[in-house]
Amino acid sequence: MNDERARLEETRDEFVTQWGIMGAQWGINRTMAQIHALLMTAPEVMSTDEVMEVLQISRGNAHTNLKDLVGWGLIRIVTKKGERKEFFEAEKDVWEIFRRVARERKRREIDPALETLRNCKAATEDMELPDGKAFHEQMMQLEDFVSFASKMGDRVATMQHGKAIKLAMKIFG
Amino acid sequence: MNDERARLEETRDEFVTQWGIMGAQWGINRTMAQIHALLMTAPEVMSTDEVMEVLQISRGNAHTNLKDLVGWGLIRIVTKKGERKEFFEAEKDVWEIFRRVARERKRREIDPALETLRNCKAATEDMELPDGKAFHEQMMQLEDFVSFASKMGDRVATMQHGKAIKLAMKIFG
DNA sequence: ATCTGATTTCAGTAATTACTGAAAGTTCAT
DNA sequence: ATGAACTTTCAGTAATTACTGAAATCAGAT
Repeated sequence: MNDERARLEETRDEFVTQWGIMGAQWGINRTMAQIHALLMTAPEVMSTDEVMEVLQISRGNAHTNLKDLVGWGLIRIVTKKGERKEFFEAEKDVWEIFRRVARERKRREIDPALETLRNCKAATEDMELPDGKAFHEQMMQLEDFVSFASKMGDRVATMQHGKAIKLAMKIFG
Repeated sequence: MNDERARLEETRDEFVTQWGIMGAQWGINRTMAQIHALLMTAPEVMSTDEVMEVLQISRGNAHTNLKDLVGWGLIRIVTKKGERKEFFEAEKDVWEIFRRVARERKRREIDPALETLRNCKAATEDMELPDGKAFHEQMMQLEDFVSFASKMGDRVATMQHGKAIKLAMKIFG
């Protein structure tokens, strides 16, 4: 019985570690991903001190990454009545997590990229040189694709869990 | 006219720089992304030396990143008859680029993550503690979602350009 | 077998990114 | 206004990741 508790903590550790590795590969700070994993599998809300304790990290590090996660909309601040401390709670619904990551990546990464592609396209609009024409054509294709991806992102971000799954099933099932 | 050439090179530089920044945000080495951008917009195949020259990087760096790009299937080696040197050429079709990135990321990142999720799920299969049950449930949901994403990746990777666009239009149009 | 023009490797170094811990700032009760 | 409990910032440092350049290796021509 106490053995089960130990086994659970071990498994949870494995999950936290792997989620951290995965995050790092996707350009997300390892610690941030670990905290996320920890909170996603936390039976209760956690305080900054608890996170520090479990992951063995400094206050500054814990603080920064917790606030970044709040910025991504992946965790939220919870206050307990009578307590002054902040506690944190993760969004656990997988579809909701996906939506929020999609929305933020679009905002932070896709939209700026689109901006550049549009500039590059515009700057070569009128060119006569074959190389200029080819470049312009390439920018156009990239822009079309990225803006399509961006629109899909918007669409997904406003879709409800059930609908999205059913729709996807219909297409890919 | 020569002014146009200069303007083109300037614009191309902007594109290379921005593609590098974007790559870095997605967890891809900046130089690798820059080389990719350079080759995507190259009117002719390029040699290692040309890449070194344009981006002002060392031979080792150019070599490593060119080979990595070959590994991702984003560029290919071309040999000119009579020449001993290797030249490189990028895949320019945007849908094809997307497919290859999707395929590689799935292989390198999604599949290993799935593996972990399955382990964690299995390790908590039989637990009686409420916390253990909750953890198991969370792993299940994650696994369902990630494996669904993985299947979609497969599906997309084998789809032809035209079909994919039409399908997507039907859904999101 | 040797030479030449190329590719590949890798030890050392540079640049970037992440983390620590202590100090400063905030908030709220008294 | 003071102080206790907590949050935020940030200069300094550690860890990680990327890059250089020279030496080793390879492949074809003679």
